[in-house]
Amino acid sequence: MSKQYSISELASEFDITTRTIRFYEEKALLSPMRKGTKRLYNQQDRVKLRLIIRGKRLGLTLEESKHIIDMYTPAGGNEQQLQALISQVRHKRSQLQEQLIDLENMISDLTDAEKNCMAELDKRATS
Amino acid sequence: MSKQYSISELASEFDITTRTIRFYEEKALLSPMRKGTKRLYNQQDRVKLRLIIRGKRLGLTLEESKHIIDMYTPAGGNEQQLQALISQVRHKRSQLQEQLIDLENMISDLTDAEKNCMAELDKRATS
DNA sequence: ATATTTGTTGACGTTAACGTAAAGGTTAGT
DNA sequence: ACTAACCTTTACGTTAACGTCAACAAATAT
Repeated sequence: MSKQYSISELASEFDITTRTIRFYEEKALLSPMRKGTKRLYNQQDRVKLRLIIRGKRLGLTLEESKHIIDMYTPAGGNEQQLQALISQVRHKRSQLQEQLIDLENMISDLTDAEKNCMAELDKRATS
Repeated sequence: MSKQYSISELASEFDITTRTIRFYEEKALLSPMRKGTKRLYNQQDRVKLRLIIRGKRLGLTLEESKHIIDMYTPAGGNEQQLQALISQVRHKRSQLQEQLIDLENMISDLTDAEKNCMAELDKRATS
């Protein structure tokens, strides 16, 4: 029996508000069970939340994260749909690989900037 | 003599609107010269714009991009300030390196998702 | 039994990053 | 001189992603 979570448990674990979690449900990124009137989250939901938050750190919109989440649930339909899903996955991955290049460039630019600063410091020390 | 650009030249080069460029100026990320009433941009400004747009692709806010731009202009002040600048650069770089890890993980997750899809397709082909 | 904690559903407010439109200035071509 | 293309400032509108507050239900502690 896999563990269940209340909304506030997940909120404090991921350091977000319950409002945020409900908002994600409103946007159809989550759909937890109910125990009476209250929401009950399982491991699946927890994984999805983790994906959403990682997506946010990378600058994805909730809509984009939603699509990515859908890509993880393969058991959808017929072969046409599976083929379409695969091409979506590949497209998204190539986007992310471009983003990876951007990131690497920005990191190396910052490394250059740091060297410049160090050089400036050196100049003043030897003056 | 390095080349100069009008606002619409830059706008079409970077595929953004003139409104966007003026907005960046309003937020103090750019400060072009004036020729009469009109704005004139130089290579420096062009580089900054490129940084801003790359930053946006990576999910940075304009405020964050502004700080990064400031990190590229080292000739600021005294040693204290230079030291502070260096530590800011290092901090930002370490943030970006965490983001790099996030990105790599997301890419490899998508690769897994693709394999799952392919496996599903295989199952239906051999049925 | 009562107080506290935790939950619920609206509904309105807020910020970043622009879009859009109004009303007009200035320069080049004809 | 006149039109067209480009530029200006000012101001209000828009969307995503929540924050905040009200008013109430349910469960738990004392």
